[in-house]
Amino acid sequence: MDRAVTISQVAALAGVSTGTASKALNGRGALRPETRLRVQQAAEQLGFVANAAARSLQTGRTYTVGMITTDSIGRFSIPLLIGAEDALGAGQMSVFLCDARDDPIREQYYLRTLLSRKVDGIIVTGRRTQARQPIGRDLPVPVVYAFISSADGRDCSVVPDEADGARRAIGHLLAVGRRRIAHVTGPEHHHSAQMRAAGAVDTLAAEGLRLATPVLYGEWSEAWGRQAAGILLSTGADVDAVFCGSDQVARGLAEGLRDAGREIPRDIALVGFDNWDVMVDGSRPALTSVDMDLEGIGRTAAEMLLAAINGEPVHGHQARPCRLVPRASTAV
Amino acid sequence: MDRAVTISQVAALAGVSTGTASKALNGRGALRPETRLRVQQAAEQLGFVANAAARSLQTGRTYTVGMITTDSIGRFSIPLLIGAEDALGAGQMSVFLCDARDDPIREQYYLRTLLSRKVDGIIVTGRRTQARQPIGRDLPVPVVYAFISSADGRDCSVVPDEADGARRAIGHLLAVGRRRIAHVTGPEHHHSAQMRAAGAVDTLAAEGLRLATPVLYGEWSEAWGRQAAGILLSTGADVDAVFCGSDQVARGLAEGLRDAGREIPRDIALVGFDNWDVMVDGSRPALTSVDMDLEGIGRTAAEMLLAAINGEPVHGHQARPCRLVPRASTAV
DNA sequence: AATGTCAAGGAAATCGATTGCCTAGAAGCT
DNA sequence: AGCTTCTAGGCAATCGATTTCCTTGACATT
Repeated sequence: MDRAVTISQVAALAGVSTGTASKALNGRGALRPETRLRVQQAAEQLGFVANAAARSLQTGRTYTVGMITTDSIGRFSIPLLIGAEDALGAGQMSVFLCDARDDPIREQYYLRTLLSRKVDGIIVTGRRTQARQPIGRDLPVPVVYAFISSADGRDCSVVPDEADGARRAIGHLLAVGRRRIAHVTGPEHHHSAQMRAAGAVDTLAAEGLRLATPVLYGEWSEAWGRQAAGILLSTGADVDAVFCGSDQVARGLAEGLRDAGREIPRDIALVGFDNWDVMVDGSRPALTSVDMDLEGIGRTAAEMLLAAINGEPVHGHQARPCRLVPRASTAV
Repeated sequence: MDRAVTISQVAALAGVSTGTASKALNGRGALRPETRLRVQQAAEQLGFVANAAARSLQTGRTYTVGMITTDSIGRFSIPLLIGAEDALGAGQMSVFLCDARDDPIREQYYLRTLLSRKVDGIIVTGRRTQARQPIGRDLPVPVVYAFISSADGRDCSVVPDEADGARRAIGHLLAVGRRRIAHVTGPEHHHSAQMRAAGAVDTLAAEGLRLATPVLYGEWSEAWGRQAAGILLSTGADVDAVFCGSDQVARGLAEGLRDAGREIPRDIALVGFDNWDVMVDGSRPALTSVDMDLEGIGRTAAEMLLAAINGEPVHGHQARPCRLVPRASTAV
């Protein structure tokens, strides 16, 4: 463990004052090029890295943003985080990840921690897209909600347009010639299930069509998908495609249909939602799915946060389009 | 956006000097109880939160550790992170998560960032258990490797004992009466595949047994599992159980065997590895699997890091036992 | 030669909290 | 009364980098 190198050591080696060294390294002030170079070489030679605490104490900026995931870190938070890191990394900013585990106490605790660390901004995210109570009032730093949205319309939220995703799914099924479409999804009270179902119904209505059966609500699991296959077939409804509310449901449904002797996509075409790699690739056949572009949402949220940090006011709800990824389960 | 409250405002409100206020809030120095209380109430009233930068500049401690995942954040890093957060959160420390995405440049960049932020310590982790080159030499802060290990034996590493996991898997299969056991796993050059295969072979040898077929190496995918089912059956080998190197392989294998008319576990019992919820629950029947206790590894790594931060020397390779989680795929 | 201009770099204040040292006053002792 | 001892709390240095003035000297201008 060496002692950390400070700027005064660099300055001493270069034969200048600390102030001059600081200017040389930060490209400020009026210095002769050779002086600047001498300082830079000295810094290089000593392996100097500026003490972030000292810098932020002086400048008031920490080049750090906090990310609070209200639900446990997982499948949704990770792409959001990666997207945010992409956007922030370009600006040399780092991300503090805090997992509140769905516990309001932990959430407030982390909020205090982030404020004490004087982060430049905060991104709030979670597992559900449903609107949530704002994390705090009159915070001293800008806040952006990603994936979830804030119930306060003045807050800035970036969310996926789930109805748009449903529209693309149905549009795709119509485009490959299916007309008798069913919809199997998660719990009826779940915001995402509602949005996706509504999007599907509306899209069909615009074509003068309707779902082949009432929406089948259940849970977000493969087991429910398998069970739904049985229900669907037992109704005797003449279905030639199913739009599923999640990839897990779709995968379960695919297995259920196979077990019952139906062939996908010949007899029934299938579209999932989430474009979750292990599900879409593991399914047989590979699953067409709707991608919410979580990385893009994370990136956009981070960009808006950066704008807010730089004083450009941002607010309002922004819904981003989805993308359909066609695979074998809807091949013509 | 309020202006941040400083300790001098608290001191002024309480009618004491800043030094006294600091002592009051940190429980140091000799103060009258009523003075202490007066300061605490003033801090409370103003919503004072100490500026972490100023504090760490003075004390040299940041109460922050960095976590560098060499591979992309994912299924393995998350439980490790959660475990580490558990252990560190108790000490009021936060975690900086850095995703180096398997890129040495990014890794060194993040290392510099963490050092500039004067983190108290660093946890290095990744997707593979194989030993890796140390992340740096003579770093000014302690480093602990979690899940992966450092090639330098003097470094501190906490890893799963994968051979132990294999031993438990085979032991379990033997306990439920299976004797003709095959092993299907990932790429032969993959460290985990080697450790697990060796563990399986050794455990059988200790009982005077051997694998029913040579180890089937492939890749870590469901597709390979399905393919392996065909290979296994076509050899005509009389197999009554398969230990798989991962849950994905096991799930694929289960499907392949089902398709070929074999019943699990009656005809062939199945054990996976990783205990990955979506795989073990999605399989039919639910999959018995080996759990590496990643959270425990993260927690242990964090505890060792804390010890190192507090000056207690820690080093050496620590292998932690696995746990077998029995499910329907090996039910008697 | 006297004055003005400008480039280059130094000196010192500053950010906010901590902490070692010091002092004023109270209490105890002879 | 005079001395010591202790307690409570203030003062000021400190951490490391940034930044705002200043100063110095070189050069140009008249």
